[in-house]
Amino acid sequence: MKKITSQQQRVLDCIQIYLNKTGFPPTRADICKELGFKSPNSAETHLRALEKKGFISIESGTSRGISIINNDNKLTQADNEYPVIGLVAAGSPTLAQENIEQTINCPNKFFDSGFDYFLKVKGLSMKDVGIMEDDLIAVKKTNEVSNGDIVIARLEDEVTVKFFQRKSPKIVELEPANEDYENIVVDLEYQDFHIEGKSVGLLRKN
Amino acid sequence: MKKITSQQQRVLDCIQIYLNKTGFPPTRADICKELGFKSPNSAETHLRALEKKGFISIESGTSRGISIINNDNKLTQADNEYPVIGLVAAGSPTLAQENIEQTINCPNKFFDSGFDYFLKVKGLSMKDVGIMEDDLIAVKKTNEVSNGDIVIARLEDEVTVKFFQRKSPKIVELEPANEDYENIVVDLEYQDFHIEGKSVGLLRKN
DNA sequence: TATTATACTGTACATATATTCAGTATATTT
DNA sequence: AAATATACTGAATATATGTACAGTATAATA
Repeated sequence: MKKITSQQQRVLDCIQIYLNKTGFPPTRADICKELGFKSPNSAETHLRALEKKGFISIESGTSRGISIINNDNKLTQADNEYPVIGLVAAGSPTLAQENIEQTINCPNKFFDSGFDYFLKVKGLSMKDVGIMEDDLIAVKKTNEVSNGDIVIARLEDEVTVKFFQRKSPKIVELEPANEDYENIVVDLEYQDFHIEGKSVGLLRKN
Repeated sequence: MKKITSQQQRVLDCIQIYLNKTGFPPTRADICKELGFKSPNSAETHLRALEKKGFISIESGTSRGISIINNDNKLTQADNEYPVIGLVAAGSPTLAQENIEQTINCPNKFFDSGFDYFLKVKGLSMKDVGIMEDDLIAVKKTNEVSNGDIVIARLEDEVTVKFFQRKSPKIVELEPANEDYENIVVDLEYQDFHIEGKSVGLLRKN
């Protein structure tokens, strides 16, 4: 993160304070009023500088389209906002902005080993171990998994949650916990396979 | 808080999701785009209804001037230590010190409606709805329960987790979610029965 | 039965707002 | 010495946006 000038800091603080107070970001005119500027261009140039330095993002052509970019310097807080990502049949569950349905505030060490995001479950392939539709799996991003771990894996374009079982150096088996589903045998030599992470816990709201 | 219609709930959810995604509230047009309305007035009337019912506030004449009113005051928003209580076969799960196995740090409003303690599950009587041995059920202490709720009930000296079903003014049925278990018919006139609370969520660590 | 709330489409318009252009001035960097 | 970044004023403008008005229709309520 680049260094910030004192005036730019004032503008950044102003945006945060305005957000806390009203629930929505200020306009250029609002910032001028708060900080005593007489021209909206004063706010504009500061905003552009803050955007260039990566402190905020500005949605072009959008009223109040300012959002503060969190570098997550929440050293004082143990909590964090964790994204909830939908398990889409085709395509990997990435942390891209458009895939984030909501965020959940949760202590960092909630699931003992720490985790990276929540994955919303589709289907019942793991129902016998109590993983039901729309449950939220706490996923720790890693590719170091052991036999018997519940993993989030991508096979070609499909993302699934299954038990992991290495059969041989080149063969991996993905095992469901539901007799209506078949084991998936993966040949690492010929198939595009990737471990997204493993389940370290589960959350359900009802 | 007054009751909300399903369409109004959709609009409220839409605002929250838009806020999470962009950092600022939606315009009327944005809401229309998200929910498929063809006139900005559709969003407008829903917003007015939500404002009238106290779910949101609208700043007049202000672009994107919508803010969601959360009735949970920031004072209780802080984290809390929640006790984990074992489901002992005999005796009610009380908050007495000797029954507390451990505590878990968790945001107050983690399970949307708020809750009082975690109950560690014994047995598999609710396995078909994904409640497994050693899972932690988030319990809200209440005796206002509806048919179909998952309740924590005490019958004589036994505490169980089951579906609640009122059959008649004096007959309540406790239904497991496991074909190996039988329904329990409770005659309120002759049996000592008490609702400890109901399940508002579930937590599993692995 | 009349009234109110819900749930929309569609048009129109005043104004709220982002954004550009034209300046002035000082400090910092190349 | 020239270029760039900072830090403003002031005016102009295209458009983004709230909001009113005119309808249609159904369900709930008094």
